[in-house]
Amino acid sequence: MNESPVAHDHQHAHDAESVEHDDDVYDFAAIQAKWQPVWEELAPFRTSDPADTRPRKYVLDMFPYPSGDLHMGHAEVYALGDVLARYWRHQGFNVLHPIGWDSFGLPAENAAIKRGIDPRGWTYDNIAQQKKSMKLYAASFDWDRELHTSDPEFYKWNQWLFLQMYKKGLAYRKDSWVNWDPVDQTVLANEQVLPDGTSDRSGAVVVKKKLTQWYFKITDYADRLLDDLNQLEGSWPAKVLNMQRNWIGRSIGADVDFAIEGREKPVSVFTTRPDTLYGATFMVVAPDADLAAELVAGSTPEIQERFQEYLVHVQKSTEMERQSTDREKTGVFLGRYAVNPVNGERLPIWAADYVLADYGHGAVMAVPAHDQRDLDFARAFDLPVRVVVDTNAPLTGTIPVITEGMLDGSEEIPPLEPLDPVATGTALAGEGRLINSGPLDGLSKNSAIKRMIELLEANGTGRASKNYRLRDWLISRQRYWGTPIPIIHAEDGTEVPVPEDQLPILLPSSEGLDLKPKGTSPLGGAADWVNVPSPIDGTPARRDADTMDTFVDSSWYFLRFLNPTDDTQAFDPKEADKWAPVDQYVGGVEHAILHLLYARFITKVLFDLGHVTFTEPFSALLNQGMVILDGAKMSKSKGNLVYFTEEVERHGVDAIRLTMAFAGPPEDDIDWADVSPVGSAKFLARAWRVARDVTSPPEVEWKTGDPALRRVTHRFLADAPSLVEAFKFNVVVARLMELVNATRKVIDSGAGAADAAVREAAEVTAMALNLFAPYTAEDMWQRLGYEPSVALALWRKPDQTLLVEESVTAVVQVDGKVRDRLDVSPKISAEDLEALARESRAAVRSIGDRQIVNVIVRAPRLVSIVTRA
RNA sequence: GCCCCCGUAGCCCAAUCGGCAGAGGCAGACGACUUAAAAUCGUCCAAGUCUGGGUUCGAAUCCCAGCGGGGGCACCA
Repeated sequence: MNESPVAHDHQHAHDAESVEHDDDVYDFAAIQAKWQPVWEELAPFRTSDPADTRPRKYVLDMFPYPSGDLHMGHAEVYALGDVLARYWRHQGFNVLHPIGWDSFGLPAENAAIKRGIDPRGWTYDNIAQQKKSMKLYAASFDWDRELHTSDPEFYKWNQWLFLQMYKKGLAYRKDSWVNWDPVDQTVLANEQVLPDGTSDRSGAVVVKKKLTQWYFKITDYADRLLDDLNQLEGSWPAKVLNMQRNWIGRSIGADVDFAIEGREKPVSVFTTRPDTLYGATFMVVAPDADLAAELVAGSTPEIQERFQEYLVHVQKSTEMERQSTDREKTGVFLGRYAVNPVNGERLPIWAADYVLADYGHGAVMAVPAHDQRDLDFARAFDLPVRVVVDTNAPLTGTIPVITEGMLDGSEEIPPLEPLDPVATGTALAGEGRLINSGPLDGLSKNSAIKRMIELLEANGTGRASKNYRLRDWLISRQRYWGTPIPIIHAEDGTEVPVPEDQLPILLPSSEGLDLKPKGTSPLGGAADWVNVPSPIDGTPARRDADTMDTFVDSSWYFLRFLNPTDDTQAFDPKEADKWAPVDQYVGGVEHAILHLLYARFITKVLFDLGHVTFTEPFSALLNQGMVILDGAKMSKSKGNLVYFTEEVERHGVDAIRLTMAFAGPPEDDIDWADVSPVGSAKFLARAWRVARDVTSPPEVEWKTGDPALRRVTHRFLADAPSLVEAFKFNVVVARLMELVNATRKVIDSGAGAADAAVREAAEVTAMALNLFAPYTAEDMWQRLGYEPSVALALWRKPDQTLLVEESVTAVVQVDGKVRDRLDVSPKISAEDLEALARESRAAVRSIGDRQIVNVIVRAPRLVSIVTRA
């Protein structure tokens, strides 16, 4: 990065100052060095005093993963989270604002493998570095509650949580096709596979592999996870609610049972369009589903061979290829037939990879006339297509618009769309009226869906049903640096949960273990650790060698902050009643689905188990955008990284924090090329000089001060709280700049530095600046004659009499155009204002000889006169 | 393909309920201070709100269509 001229100059000023010890010059480095130890001693952000009677607020910033030193993303989240934590303290709340380390996970293990070191050492070294940076950055954390998810004191309770879920059937093992990362040699959750089919960690193309893995049954909670989003409306960003809704992806429809010739049990399929059942012309099953293998086994050897070839072909194709939308349809006929329950028709059964094994029942009824995918398949294999919904039929009684030209024959009446999907290649997916459908004929799509479900239910061949895009949460990881799963496998294959009094199961030392990815967990190589007697009968048994996804840690860590050292329980329900749920959560939008969905799920599980009394973990959410550079995401490979340490050294902590707050709405990305830490530093110096210049004593009567400046100060006091609560931090900063400018003006060219209003303004500036620039604010506070800490000062009440403006400008509009401006009393009546406006010479002139037909008066701001010629 | 968000000075961004388009900053120009420069202080500067319709006394704001940008989901039946 280029050396900025101002930073250079500042360096200059700093050098000069260190020689002359000139404390009349703003020097961020000196101020930081001065206050950090004072705060360390004072610990103003402790929350553990049981006698504290202030109302409580829980403000939580997403905890960092210690992969190195802090980066610019951290600088943003902890700056913005701290604005809110500090704000609520000024409002008289006892604010719980804890911090910890999300310290289990793959990067530590990969770094350890690369360098031949211990993941534990690497992790805790990084934590030490981040902690040092975090303390310099002056986020107002209660350090007494610091936690590390990689400490046994923490992960013991992951194991406890797992056991509670296991008991309830919410943790289970199944053999299934999973996402496999061939580089990291581990399975991944669906949520960790990027839209392009690559791993969000290694970037490798994810492949499918059939493995027995542990799952959390999040799908049992799909409805609640979806429906409870309504409660969060207005408190969470609409974008995140929308993303979670898309991710859960509820589809409403019906299960339909099809008898299979030569098979005892029928096969169920899920459909959102049971109304089109009369249009079903074939059935398709997923080639990798057990059902396909079973059906083809009853077929001819020739068909079996073709199917095997196809299956191999399908499994070779990568996730990325499979997901490309405009692929040619492929498939094989299985030589078997299903029977349509409504009309007894024989439907040939095909296997094709456009049907997914793990959605619905892994089989679909194909209605090519009304489903694009089925139509593409039918056209590729020349299968029959039957139209059962007339999408040209008028539904609402409205008829097509006929223009005059059509009536006199000079224009042609547009013909109706032909109902021929085979010819057009486009399925008729829209609204319409049912045809060729026996008892459904004439019904609209929606009525037909209802009617068909009733018919199926009456016949016992189907029922209303729902399906979700969401899959169960795969939590097993074949890696070392994570929470061991508290299950022991007996020789006969039974799963034995580890008794709770034997927790925690400590992670063995990595010494002597081969951490290199090899497809099975490195823990399997720790013979002493893995081989244990069965807790039931003492026979030889083996520990489960997999570790848990680290998203398990972060799904409940907000509760552990309530009593992080308690070794008798995961969290104290009494403390949870006091503090939880989190009142304000702050973090990056990249966690909109993963972490936030998991935490919501686990909270509901804990509620059902009776451990908490709430069902949503985070009452309000602020999702800040990313810090980018020149329009692009920062990354090592692109070489466009901005380094936290460099920026802080160059501009100072306060300038960086202020820049984050001032850049724009917090949800927007901050392009570091568009913002000016130099400008922020200039403003801070300017604010600081105001405090330096104040000459009146603290006892001075504010009332005696310059009324114009006092009005600016009190307007700020009145407006800033709602702005902060609406997350409009950039506007608050702008308003502070305005206040400082107004104060400077009074000092230099008005009443002067001794004016009481100058002191009042300076004190308010110091207090409000504490939200964004705590070092500068504290130094100003001291210069103004107060003891630390300004962070504990209460927000002053605005003087209502100063908020009333002496006069306002009323606008006079004539036919929508502004014609005059009048200075009027803010209390002027509508009648008086209208009279003034009618007398306005400019208004009279522009009305001319036209007639006034209407006058709208919005006292005291506006009069709108409407005329007619 | 489905869903969501956003287009305001050269740039980043403001504009409670539909009521004077501008709060703040960056960049730029000029001036004061200085032997000079930096810092500092001051003054100035620009858009009529992406385009086209509509509703309204009045639209950046609401509605419709389009253009441009961004995001989520996606062979999910």
